[in-house]
Amino acid sequence: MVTISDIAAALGVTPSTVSRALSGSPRVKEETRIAVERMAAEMGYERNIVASNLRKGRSDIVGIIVPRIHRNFFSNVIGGAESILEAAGYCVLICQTHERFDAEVKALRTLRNNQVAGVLMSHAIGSDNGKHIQEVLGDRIPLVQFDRVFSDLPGAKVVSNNFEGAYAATKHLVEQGYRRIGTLAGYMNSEAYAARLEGYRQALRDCGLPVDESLVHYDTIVRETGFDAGLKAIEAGCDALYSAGDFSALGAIEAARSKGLRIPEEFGIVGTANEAFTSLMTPKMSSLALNPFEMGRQAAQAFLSGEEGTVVVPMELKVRESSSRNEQQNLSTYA
Amino acid sequence: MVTISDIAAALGVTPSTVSRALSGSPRVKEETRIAVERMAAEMGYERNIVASNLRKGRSDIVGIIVPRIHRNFFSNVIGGAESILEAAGYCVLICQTHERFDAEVKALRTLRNNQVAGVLMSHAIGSDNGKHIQEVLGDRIPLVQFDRVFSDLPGAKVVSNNFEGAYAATKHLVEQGYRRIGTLAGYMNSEAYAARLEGYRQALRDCGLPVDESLVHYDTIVRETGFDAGLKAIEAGCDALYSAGDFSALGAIEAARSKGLRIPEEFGIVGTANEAFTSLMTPKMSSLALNPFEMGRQAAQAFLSGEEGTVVVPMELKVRESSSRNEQQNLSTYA
DNA sequence: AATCATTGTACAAACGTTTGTATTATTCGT
DNA sequence: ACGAATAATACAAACGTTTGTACAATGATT
Repeated sequence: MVTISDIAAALGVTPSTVSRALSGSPRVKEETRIAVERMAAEMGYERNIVASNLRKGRSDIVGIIVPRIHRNFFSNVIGGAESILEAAGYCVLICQTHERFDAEVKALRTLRNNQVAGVLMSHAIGSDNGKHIQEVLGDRIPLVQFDRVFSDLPGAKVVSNNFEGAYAATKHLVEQGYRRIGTLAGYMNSEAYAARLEGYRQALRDCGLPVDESLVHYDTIVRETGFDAGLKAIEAGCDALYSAGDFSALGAIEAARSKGLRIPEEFGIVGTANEAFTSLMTPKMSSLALNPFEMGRQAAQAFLSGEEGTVVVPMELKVRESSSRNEQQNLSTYA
Repeated sequence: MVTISDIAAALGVTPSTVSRALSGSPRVKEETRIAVERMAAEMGYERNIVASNLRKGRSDIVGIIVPRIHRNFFSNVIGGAESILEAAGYCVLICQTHERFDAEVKALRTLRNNQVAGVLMSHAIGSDNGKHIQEVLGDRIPLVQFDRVFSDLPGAKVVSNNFEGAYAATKHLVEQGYRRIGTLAGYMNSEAYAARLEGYRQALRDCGLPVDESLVHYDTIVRETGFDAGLKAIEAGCDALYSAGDFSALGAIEAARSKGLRIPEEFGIVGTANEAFTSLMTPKMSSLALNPFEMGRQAAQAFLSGEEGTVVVPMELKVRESSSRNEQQNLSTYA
């Protein structure tokens, strides 16, 4: 491997000059800079990033920690963040926590020990608060939280307007004539889910419907728990559900189907996240779409700018068959 | 940040002893090792990985390069590889190429410059051969290819039995009574797709059916191209398709539907990859399942062991509604 | 008691960069 | 043409670890 010393020797200058030339310092003459660049290209030089990082005390790696990369939402956030960070000369180190607290701590340690320039993360369901995050990261490594955030941690945050989104989804169900609407609320240690639950409650109140706490099903985030909660909801006389997740909504649909209920005529449902399968299944599932690519972009921007505020990315309700009782709209092939 | 020198100073020994103690060298006395370990824990020491990497000339990072992380197949490969690598003390750096050649080269450079311990990769469709891979990686960085491999590159390879799988899928269609079976073959610069195409051809031959090359649709890998090729296939009188991808199969289904054909009665289809949506849509799509998690595990194992052979991971045909014309099996809710 | 293994530690040189300070070359005003 | 100011480069020390070699201490062997 060719080093800056090799280039320096070849040109009869010192390594420091080469280093400055290559990093575009104004302290080297235009002429030498060009000579250095040409020689570097000729000799096939490439900067040893590890050495550079050691000296500088930080790297050009930005760590992204997500519960699971295969979730549509998270892989799109990553894609959005990547698009910004790559252009800015960073590369991206992705870690999965599989929703486990210990894996999250380990990921944080790994990133810190690799001296990442910053961390973008959405915490695991297994994390109750952000103490461990602050502990591992300290105040040297900038943190940007997205989607699932601990609002008492410092640093920028990018969130969806969960309250308004869930409000709209619930109101939509009411407008479709459903009257006993339950919810699959998710985990309350996530502020995102808590906000959705509040939006659901407020919508019911504003529509003059009672808020029946027995229709709120907590800890429902995957297909299986959605199925179980769906059965209970039907048992309790629900005619519709707003689910804070798509997979649990899918479970609930399966529950309704297993009870012989027709969707959307006898049972309506709106999920959240707009996973790919929602528009491929039959009936097509209505879903409250997040805007993950944009969230990723915003998170990356926040990291780059260093600003600490909270960015809100709006959600969009995708009305499809599973909640369209009034006018059965005929959706196009690609909807 | 506390360094080994701090620990050394605190104990009255030298940094080298501390380093050896912490890495478990037999050259330090049990007693001192324990003292060092205690002091390290007490002072909250954590090894500076960047410095360590610089000195050792390599890192504990294994790079994984995939076309797109959100594909079910790839995210599962990553999951499988992670499960092995993490246990072995490595961490994983994930790069996406978005099927673009230039992005692939850039990812390779990034990984090499970060002195990764090894690279696991599945090349982009945009790559015609592996010259750039060998060029960037040299012979210092071990390479393991999976799924899409260039067989003339050195290093271990993990592949599916694409020939046998496609053979089985095609034969299944014949057994279901389809007689004019086309294929959405994918890109021929990928050996995986080429092998599937051969399996398809051989199955037709073995079943005594003619191989009509006009029914082979190349470059069909996404929904849109699948739709277009599906229309052409129907035009040409096909009554079934074996698709080397699920998304293109989905497009073909939509094409058949747009022509008013009933599935599977009038048109049968089998996809490949067993994407999540295949079992959620209506009709449920038959698919030739890869075993991505296992492939990831095998790739990681191959990296760890340093063995150079080719590992074959078997595929499994998931027969569902889209190709079940004979006996309409009633599949369970969770199938 | 002197010699020789053996064991444990210390010393010091790397790894390739970056960067503060010192030094030399150049330019400019007078 | 000389000194001052400025520009360009050289020098050298870091960043924190690892590791080959040298050294000292211990114990065994004759």
